[in-house]
Amino acid sequence: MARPTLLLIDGNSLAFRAFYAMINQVDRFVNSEGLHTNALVAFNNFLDGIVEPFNPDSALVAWDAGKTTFRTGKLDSYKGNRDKTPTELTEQFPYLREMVTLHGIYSYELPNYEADDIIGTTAKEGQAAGYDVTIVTGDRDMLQLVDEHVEVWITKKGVSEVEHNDLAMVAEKYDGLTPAQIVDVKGLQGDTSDNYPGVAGIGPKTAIKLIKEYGSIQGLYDHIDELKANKQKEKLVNGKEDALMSRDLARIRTDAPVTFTLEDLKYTGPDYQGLIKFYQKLDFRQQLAKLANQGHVAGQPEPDVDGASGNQPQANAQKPINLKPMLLEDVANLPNFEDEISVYIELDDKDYHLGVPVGFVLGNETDGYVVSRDLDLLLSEPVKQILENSDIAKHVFDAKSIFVVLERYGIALAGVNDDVLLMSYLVDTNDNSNDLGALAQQNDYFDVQTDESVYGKGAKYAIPEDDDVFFNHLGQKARALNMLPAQLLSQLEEREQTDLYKTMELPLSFVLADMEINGIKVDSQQLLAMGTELTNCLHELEQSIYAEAGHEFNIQSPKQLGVVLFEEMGYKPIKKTKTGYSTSVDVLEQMQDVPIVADILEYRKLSKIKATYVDGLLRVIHGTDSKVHTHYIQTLAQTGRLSSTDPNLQNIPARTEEGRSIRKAFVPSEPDWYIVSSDYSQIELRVLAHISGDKNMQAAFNADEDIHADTARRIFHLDDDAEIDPNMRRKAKAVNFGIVYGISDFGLANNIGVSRKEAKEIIDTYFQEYPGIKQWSDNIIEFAREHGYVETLAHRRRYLPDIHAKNFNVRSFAERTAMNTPIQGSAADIIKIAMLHVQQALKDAGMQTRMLLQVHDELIFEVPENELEQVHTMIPKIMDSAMQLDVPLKVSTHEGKSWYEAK
DNA sequence: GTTGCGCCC
DNA sequence: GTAGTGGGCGCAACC
Repeated sequence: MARPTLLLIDGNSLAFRAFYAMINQVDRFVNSEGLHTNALVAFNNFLDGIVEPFNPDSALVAWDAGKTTFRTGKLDSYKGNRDKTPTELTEQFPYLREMVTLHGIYSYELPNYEADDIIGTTAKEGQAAGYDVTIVTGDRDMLQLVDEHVEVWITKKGVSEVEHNDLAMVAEKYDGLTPAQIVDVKGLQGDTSDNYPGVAGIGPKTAIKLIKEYGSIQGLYDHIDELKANKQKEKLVNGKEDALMSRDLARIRTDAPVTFTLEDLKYTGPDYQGLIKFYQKLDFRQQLAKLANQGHVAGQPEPDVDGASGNQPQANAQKPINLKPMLLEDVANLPNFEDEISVYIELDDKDYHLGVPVGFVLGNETDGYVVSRDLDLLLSEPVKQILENSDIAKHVFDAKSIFVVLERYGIALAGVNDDVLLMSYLVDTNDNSNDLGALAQQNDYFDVQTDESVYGKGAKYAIPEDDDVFFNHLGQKARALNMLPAQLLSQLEEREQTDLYKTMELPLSFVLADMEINGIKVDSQQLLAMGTELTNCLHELEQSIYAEAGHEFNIQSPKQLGVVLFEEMGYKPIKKTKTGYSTSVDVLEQMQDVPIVADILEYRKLSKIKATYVDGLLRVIHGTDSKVHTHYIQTLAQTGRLSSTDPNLQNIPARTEEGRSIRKAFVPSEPDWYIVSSDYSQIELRVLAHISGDKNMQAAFNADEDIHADTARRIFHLDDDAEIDPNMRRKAKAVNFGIVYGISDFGLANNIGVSRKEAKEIIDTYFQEYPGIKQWSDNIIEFAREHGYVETLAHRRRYLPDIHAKNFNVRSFAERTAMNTPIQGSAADIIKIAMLHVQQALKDAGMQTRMLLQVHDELIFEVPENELEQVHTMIPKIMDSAMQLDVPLKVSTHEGKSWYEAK
């Protein structure tokens, strides 16, 4: 019969390992009350990843009881050279003990003894009682306890892996010695970390050799006279007392007066309810999510005794969901929803412009939740009336996607009160998961699982055939949509973001929906013609590159190109990446005199245009209307900007003529209409002039001066009316951009090709000339340090935990972000407000003009000829008055028969 | 899935 | 002294 198992864990050793394994992260793991949790996280991973799978019959975690033990009584300096344990770790010890107990493991400490001795004693006792004993520690000295039924596991890589040591392993490591002889080796060798001396001048090699020869320290000194008279003998004779004392200190006790019995150590496994509360206290969201996905759910929460509000876990009453599976024929039995409902629609494609509903849920706690796979039910007149009834408040996740889907079926979603995705993003821009389950978990609601855990991912992704599984998941989503808004709304209120949400972001989502639905027409014939031309050019370039290289290779492979240039052709590598030679533009541009390089640069440029813009765009043109329908992501960019995907219409080439030609393919969708673009001039610098309050920069904008020329005059000390040569203006422009991004002398030097010293002087002069900007940038960084976040003009908030990072780079990055985010984010606020006003004005004026695209500081429209004049006056007026700043906003418009011409 | 590169504002 | 301007998306190659 198999022997029962006993697991003995060295708590202190593992806690130290856990702490130092994640020392870089120490400031990233702090709970809402300021408690550091890095060691707790790593220790918990150890308990989950190693202890739980091991599933011992009995288990114990032993702790050191305090600083003084019987060993310090024998040697004052024992462990005396250790640095004081950081407070970031000591504060975690009480929680470590609690965590161990919650995992169902006996936790024990004994005054005057170290954890080692508790373990040594228990190991001996357990072995005698017939257990297979396993000891886990980071301390190699414990190897002395290895025996026939005792293994010692030493932690590796922090505490995430262990190395198993049995008798054979010890024999291998100690050249055939037994575990019991390790203390004799340590006695001779000493230990610097525990600070006991051993014999001066004897290291591990000699120690092992001597013990192997004489069996023990005692044996060695019994035969000391037989040793050759030399330095070594002298050392040994002089060090005898130290050797015996050190041996005594190294010896782990097996007779500590422990007060438990083996019976007490029965391993009971985790107390999940207790752990949930514990994890909530520690803000262990991942652990909570994991428990939720394993089916462990939170019980009733404790009364809110400390009065803290806002971020408390939800009361996830686990009463069963009142699910009402329905088909079209049951439509007469629809509940009579009166005030508010959750709506969620599952699609068969992540592209909501094409996806078809494969399931949906609507309902509330009172009337129950209607769930169905029946598209005809979703489109039926009674359901349509509910969805279009603006008096029935809807709670949704990603209003824009639902609006777009329903619009395709002729249903105009109305009454959307709350979009949980938007709310969560505004509260914390990091909580922007495009999965409701994940997002709910980020907001401390754990009853709804992620789509990935229910549907699978990649090739295995599938909507469950089992109605119970699928409908229950939908029901949980709908319930989460009912539960989450109250909490999120109060958090928005706390952050003064209610306006931002209700009057900007939520209405904007429907404007964006209109823009996406409209789409923009792309002339595929034009693209195909360009494609053919590009293919020919690329083929020619290819041939000449092969000729110069002497053979064919993949020019698009940075790896192969690196070999050709820097090995075969023998040019000097200028820069390296972590995987090899860098072949980026700035490297190649420094090699202009090499004939092959010009061709390679040209090849790169053209193949980028062909692959990304010609072929890429052709792939996403809808066959039904010859248009592309982008997806604006409203909840991704950390600054509040939009992003655009499938296709990305915010990075269509503009800089080079060849690239810009792509814009010729973007045309109006109606005959005789025009494309009009309308863009803000210097919006970010104007925002900077406003929020910094710098009088000089404000004066330049108020006088409608060329800001880069003004800056050039200032930083190069020129007269007010001096001619500005283009090179000076270029440098000044680079400085202005650099300031917006939080530049350094190094970065600027690189950018404008001056020495670092000159760059530093330029920056110093800049700050002297625009003192308000210097003042503001210092202030905003200070604000971020004090509050942990920065804000835009519209109270959009970005948290910057890294502002306190110990690592210089990480912290510097956060400081630049602290400067850039209010600037970039406020510019985003402004154009969003403008878009709302524009859409409203077009509607109020009964115009046909349609807003199609937003590219951060510009809006693109398609306009019938008879509205052109009106558009050119109306749009700039709306845009430049979107927000009242201390400097004017400037907007210019352009028209043409394509996006290319509208410049 | 990650890396290198390159496109946009 | 550190590294060395912010925010995005997508392609091809490579692992």
